[in-house]
Amino acid sequence: MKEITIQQNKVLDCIQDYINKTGFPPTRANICKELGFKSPNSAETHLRALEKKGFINIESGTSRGISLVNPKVNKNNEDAFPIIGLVAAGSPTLASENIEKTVNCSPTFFRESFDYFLRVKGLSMKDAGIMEDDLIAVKKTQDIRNGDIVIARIEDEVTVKYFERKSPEVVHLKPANEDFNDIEINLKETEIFIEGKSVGLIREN
Amino acid sequence: MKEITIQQNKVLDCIQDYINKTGFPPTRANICKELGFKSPNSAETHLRALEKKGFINIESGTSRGISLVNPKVNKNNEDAFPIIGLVAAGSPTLASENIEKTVNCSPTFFRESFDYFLRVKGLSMKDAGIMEDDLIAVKKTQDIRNGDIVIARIEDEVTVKYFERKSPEVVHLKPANEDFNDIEINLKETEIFIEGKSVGLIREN
DNA sequence: AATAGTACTGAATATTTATACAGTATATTA
DNA sequence: TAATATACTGTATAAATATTCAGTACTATT
Repeated sequence: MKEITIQQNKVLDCIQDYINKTGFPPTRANICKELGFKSPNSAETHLRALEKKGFINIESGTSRGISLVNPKVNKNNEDAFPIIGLVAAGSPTLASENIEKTVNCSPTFFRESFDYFLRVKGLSMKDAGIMEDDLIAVKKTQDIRNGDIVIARIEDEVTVKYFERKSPEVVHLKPANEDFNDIEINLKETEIFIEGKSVGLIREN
Repeated sequence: MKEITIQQNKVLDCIQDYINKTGFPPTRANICKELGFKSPNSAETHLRALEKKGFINIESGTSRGISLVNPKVNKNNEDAFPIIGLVAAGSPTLASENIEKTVNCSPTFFRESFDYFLRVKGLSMKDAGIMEDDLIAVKKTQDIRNGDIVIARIEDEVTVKYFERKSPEVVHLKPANEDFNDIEINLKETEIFIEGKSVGLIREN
């Protein structure tokens, strides 16, 4: 198999992304729009080159008749997600010094997309089935609803709790363990930063 | 989600097969040829019914713009693991009728290899952080040690418990929930089959 | 008895799409 | 120096395709 050029690789990635996103391959026009080409023939020639080099098959006379030859090229299907362990005070969560290791896993593994895994310390969410050393799939978002399990940062300490907004100024962070107490936060007095919410969990026995 | 009819299910299977075979969804005409319809409108009406019932999405004005809501991945994919739901009495665990759906995941995702996921029913292992609807990664093995979480079948009922061998003839299956009682099994009286053991867990929030 | 859903045939049509043709330009190879 | 591959724009068009309309027939529900 001949070498692929940078542009051809962009087209190949574009096809992969399009399939992952929509479930079906793109048209020439779709590729043009995605990569900024102004003529469908730009896509066409790249496709012919990719076919010649064995990266794709093109079903002649068929709309969207592009198929990827090497299904392992589906690496967009398997991304590496970092596991965040102890988060140093003040440092950005995803800073490399906080990354324990990475896990290969599909971005669509859980019902919602997510950004990283957080390794759980302590048993404050025990009754929600979240145990020490479990990996919580964290989605970085500010779109939090009451009852969501949130990853919150209060004065440089990271904690995982149920979220409940009592009033515009008062937020409760509730553990799922009777040995722990609710944390009541008055936003006028105490600063709180919501890192995101839990969208899933993995336990390595 | 409403019930699917026999014909609609044939169309759904046809779409799945077509995608697995070609890499892209079929046209109305393709479906007609495959299923012996003589008018593209036969396919069209089935597709609209399937969309209405939530099995597929149709991108309007787009050729081959069909995408499956719950796509089953090619069985040749080494990284597709079945989720086993309710296991019918007497039927082999991995029989296709027991497969709820499949999950894409690396075989080496957990520390030990595994064979399938079991969807948990009930809260008998609550204090071990195993909640209802969690997915347990099950390794089919007879190599069980005391303290392992096993998937056991006792008289056609499947249960997840801690395993403890008291003597060559007596086995205890211990729940992790004080509302449940230990199950003591005398192997001379009661037959027990160990399906395997838990090597990990996934929770889809 | 009327309504709605399923399950088709058959034909018509507007839109989508692949694909060919005509160019321009640059870099690499023989 | 000529040939070849890459990397595009721009236009045109035949073929592929979605989608609508007009029917027929059966079944289940109200």
